[in-house]
Amino acid sequence: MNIIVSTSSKEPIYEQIKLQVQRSILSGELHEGDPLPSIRALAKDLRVSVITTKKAYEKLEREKLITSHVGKGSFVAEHSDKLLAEKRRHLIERQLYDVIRESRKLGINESELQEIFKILCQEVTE
Amino acid sequence: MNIIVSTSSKEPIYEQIKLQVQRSILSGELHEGDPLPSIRALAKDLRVSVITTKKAYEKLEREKLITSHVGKGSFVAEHSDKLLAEKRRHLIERQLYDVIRESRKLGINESELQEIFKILCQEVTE
Amino acid sequence: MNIIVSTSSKEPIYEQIKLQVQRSILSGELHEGDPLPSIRALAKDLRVSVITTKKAYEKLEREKLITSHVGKGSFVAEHSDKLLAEKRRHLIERQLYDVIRESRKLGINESELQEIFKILCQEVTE
Amino acid sequence: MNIIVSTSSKEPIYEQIKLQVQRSILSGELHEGDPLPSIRALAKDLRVSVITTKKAYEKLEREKLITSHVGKGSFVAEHSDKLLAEKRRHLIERQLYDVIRESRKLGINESELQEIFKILCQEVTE
DNA sequence: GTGGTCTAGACCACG
DNA sequence: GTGGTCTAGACCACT
Repeated sequence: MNIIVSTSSKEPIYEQIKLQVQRSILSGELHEGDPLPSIRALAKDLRVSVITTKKAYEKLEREKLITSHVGKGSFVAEHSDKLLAEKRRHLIERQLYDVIRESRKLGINESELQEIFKILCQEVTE
Repeated sequence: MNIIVSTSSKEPIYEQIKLQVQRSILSGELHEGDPLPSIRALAKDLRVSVITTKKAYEKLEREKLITSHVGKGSFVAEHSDKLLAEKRRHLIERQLYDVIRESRKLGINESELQEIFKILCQEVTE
Repeated sequence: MNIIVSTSSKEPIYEQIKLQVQRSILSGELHEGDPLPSIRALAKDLRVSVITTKKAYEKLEREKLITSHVGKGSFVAEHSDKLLAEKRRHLIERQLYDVIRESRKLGINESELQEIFKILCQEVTE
Repeated sequence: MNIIVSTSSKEPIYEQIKLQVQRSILSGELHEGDPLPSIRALAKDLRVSVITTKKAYEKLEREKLITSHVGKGSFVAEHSDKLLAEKRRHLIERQLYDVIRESRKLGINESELQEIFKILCQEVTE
């Protein structure tokens, strides 16, 4: 798992970390029980404060994606593949829904939106 | 043009106002030269600080969507329909692009994404 | 609302604060929309770090008991009286359940437990 | 005596062990002089560190519930049945007292609390 | 003024 | 070693 943070981004650093770890878990790159880097090691690695990495891990723990144990470290939480797939889908559905609604509000008709979608899908795939 | 702001939203109030005015212009609801509510009247109407509405209008002016003249008020800026259509499209393209990339990162394959897209388009249309 | 914290307690300070604010809300002492002391003012008042009061407020916000807005402050969240009563009851049910189960595990029979309960109820009421 | 520990619990493992041994003694399941599993055997059995089981036994020894002799092992300490009964009762009284006080602070009246108590007693008994 | 983020240290409990 | 709590500052965005 490679984590990259940008201090110039408007997005909080802890949020950037959280999102990237979440992605690695949801995509299946990380598996149940896999150890995560310690908050201190990660902080050192990313050159950010320990509190920042801790905050990211706290958020992940609240969402039941990881578990942390004093004296042992942090690990990918138990989960069923089905649950993971649901979470993945939910995440994208919500984002996609917002874009579609916004396009409607802007007066973009359905066929134009579908055209844009097709073109972008190809671009990303290439 | 109806503007609604939520103080409980995590989005800054001035950003909420800015987005809704921008939408009304890009969608064609407002036309070139149409007068906008005065900064003070809008602030009173929305029960927010004058500073907040001022900030929203300043942002809109910087993006050349509106023009403000002391003593006269604010108006929808001149623009060609073509330019407007481009702006609309760019806005959506960028958002849609981000969602598609995110779905790839999560390991959602293209056919599943297209399925989600179809379903959501119907939902929104209904 | 009077908040008292003990630095010598084993309970984290932020948890002590959180519990006392929660109590004031659940008991009806504080009402919907009532302003809470700012995290800075409370920190100064209790002579603890701003981060400590912030953490307490964050927890309360996550449990939808309060809402915080940048530039405005923190307030008791909207809630129905019914919901509040449910939360109160839930809180006590859970604690009481644990005690009753523990007493069973220790081999205390039901009549003895009921006797203890009666006596303690009187004590507390007096 | 069956001991079960959960690494995901927020309660320290040594505390979990201590509580369960204590329970077995206070409930009368274990008698004066009964041998306890050795620190090492228990550690192996529970798959925890020897340091952890040692800490649990040390706590129990400090509370005079067990005695340890180098080279011989650990045993349930001498005690009168009367003393045991008192300890049991004190333990529960204290916990129950806290719950009753908390319910008062939340504004739950005595009759509601008694109703909750009755219902829960039945649930646990079933 | 407010809350939100972040830093660079510290001490503690757990294993 | 680990994570959990806490401090005493800082800067920023919002109102």
